[in-house]
Amino acid sequence: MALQLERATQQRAAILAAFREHPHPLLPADVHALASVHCPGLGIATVYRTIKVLLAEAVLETVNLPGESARYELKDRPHHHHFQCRACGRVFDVPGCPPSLAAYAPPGFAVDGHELTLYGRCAECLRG
Amino acid sequence: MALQLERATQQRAAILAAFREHPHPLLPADVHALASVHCPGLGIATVYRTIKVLLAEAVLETVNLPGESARYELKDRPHHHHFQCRACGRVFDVPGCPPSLAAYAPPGFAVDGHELTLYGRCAECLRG
DNA sequence: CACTTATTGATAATGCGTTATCGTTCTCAT
DNA sequence: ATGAGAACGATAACGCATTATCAATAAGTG
Repeated sequence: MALQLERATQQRAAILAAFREHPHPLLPADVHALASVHCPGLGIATVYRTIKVLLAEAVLETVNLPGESARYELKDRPHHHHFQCRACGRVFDVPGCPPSLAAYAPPGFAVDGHELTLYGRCAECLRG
Repeated sequence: MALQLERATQQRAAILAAFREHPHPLLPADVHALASVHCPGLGIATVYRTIKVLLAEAVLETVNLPGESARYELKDRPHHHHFQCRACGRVFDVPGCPPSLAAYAPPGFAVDGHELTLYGRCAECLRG
């Protein structure tokens, strides 16, 4: 037998810790930087490999924002949307969801999902 | 003197005609295919070059959808959002905009813009 | 019409995110 | 403790969208 990631490695633990400690959508490069603190020498290839497996296991989900490469976050939170700071580029989760979004589609179209991204300045960048 | 695109070429006319005849966000490859009908032999490099100039002239605007490369459309329509068909991949404009979107941001955050994308099946794909 | 040069088309080159390769290391069952 | 092979790190390779290069073409002027 032996599928993938059966073994509990330090790398996998560090990558999962990064997602748990930072409940924001993370770029693979973010994950690499954050997990490297717990696991020095971590390779970027391992980050990509592990993300792929965690997606297959439905532990992570992909967050695609307009004009950005894919981010990932833990798939343990209810439906929500995202806010991207124009200053620091970081992405934050925002709870809730506007009602009746499907009503905006043209007649005869079937809506089965949506993505909403808010833009502006995060509290930290407004202060600084 | 002589800036750029001072000359009225057939290529530029065909590219603008493609946008006027297809009021949807178009990929550079879409523009190339559509404009080639009016202008056989049109090169993809010319499409990219012309799009860049039309963006600088504020004739076109960029439409970034999650997980997709940039599309472009004429900058002559009021604020609106987009619908992408999961079957054919085409993108349609949808008029209107949900109210009070900024209220969803975390306290202390300043919202100055947003992007909304609806997903589903377009009328044509539902029929076929 | 002739000339100047902006513009073009073909294609090589680039940038960047992601994946494949491969020899080495580490996990875990025995 | 030992052996099999899963997982790793470094890096080459890849895919794709976009841009640069350059000789040839064509728009606009005199």
